[in-house]
Amino acid sequence: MDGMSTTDSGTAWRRRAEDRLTDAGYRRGGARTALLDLLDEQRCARTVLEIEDELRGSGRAIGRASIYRVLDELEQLHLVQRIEVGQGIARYERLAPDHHHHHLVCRECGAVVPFTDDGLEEAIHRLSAGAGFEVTGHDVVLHGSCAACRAAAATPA
Amino acid sequence: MDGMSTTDSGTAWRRRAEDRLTDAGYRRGGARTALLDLLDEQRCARTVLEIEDELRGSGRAIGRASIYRVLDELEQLHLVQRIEVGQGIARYERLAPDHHHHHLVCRECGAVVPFTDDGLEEAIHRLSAGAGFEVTGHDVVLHGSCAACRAAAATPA
DNA sequence: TTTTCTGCAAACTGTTTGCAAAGGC
DNA sequence: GCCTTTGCAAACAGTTTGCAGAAAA
Repeated sequence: MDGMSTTDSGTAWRRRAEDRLTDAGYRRGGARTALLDLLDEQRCARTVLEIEDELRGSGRAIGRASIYRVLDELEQLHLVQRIEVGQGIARYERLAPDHHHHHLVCRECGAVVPFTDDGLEEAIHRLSAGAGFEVTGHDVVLHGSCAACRAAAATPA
Repeated sequence: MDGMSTTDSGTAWRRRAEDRLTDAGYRRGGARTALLDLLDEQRCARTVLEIEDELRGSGRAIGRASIYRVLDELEQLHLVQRIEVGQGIARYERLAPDHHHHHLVCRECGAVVPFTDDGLEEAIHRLSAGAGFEVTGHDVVLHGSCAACRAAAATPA
């Protein structure tokens, strides 16, 4: 026997999550597993409501409170990142050391699109050294209009 | 008597706000004036609750709904900026073309401190050009520990 | 068997909205 | 006098919490 059934489906992130949760003394529950599965497949930040709907849609519905609770645990273990792009609604996404990125948010349709930029990271790294703070993390959000919305605006019905 | 008491007290921002509101067809109400006065004196982002308390403290209490409504108008006229530094609580601050800045947020005490950095602005400007978006604005939040909290952590009671 | 996890429902908190009275023009 | 602004209270939405039953170790 082995732990295959739950651990072999995973990417590196999935496996690391499983390990870190176990090390931290957490047990394996249905809600936690369903959430890990979903997060493992997501490309970019989701709101709790979106997560709830997607899980229900795939027949793996779990309680909303569990979603908040598990996401909170995962955030503390640095397995997911909570981001806020405006309107006070939190979004969560997988946190992988090699997939650091930021977000473009469309002011019109609310679309959230990830991007990376080395120059930006360098600038932040440089200024962090000079700040009176001990900087441990950062978020950058660019606001604007996505291609689709600009096209729609330029082509009235 | 004259209009002195409300218009001459102002900085450039205060006057511009007054003008822009008038141009947009808004009238002068007590709540709006009290809020403009307060915003004009603030250095950095405040939450609605903080604003409410400060106004009450100075004997110029106004309804919370009015604070939200006026801040919303001011935001649309680009006179104030709404920022979110985490925990889903919005903060508002005066928006002056020559005072663009970002924020350092202490993970422990929640302190919000403004900073500016030309290298950062340049990096953002450069990458904005290459994004599929038409970028119209940006927010940068650095998280970490402020000097006070680090000192407190290093000096246990 | 013991401890953790989960779902439900209720409580909370920040924000928005409807409406009648007060106030600007 | 007409129309805007204001304050109050109720409505809302996202999030958190308490608790009893289900499930993991």
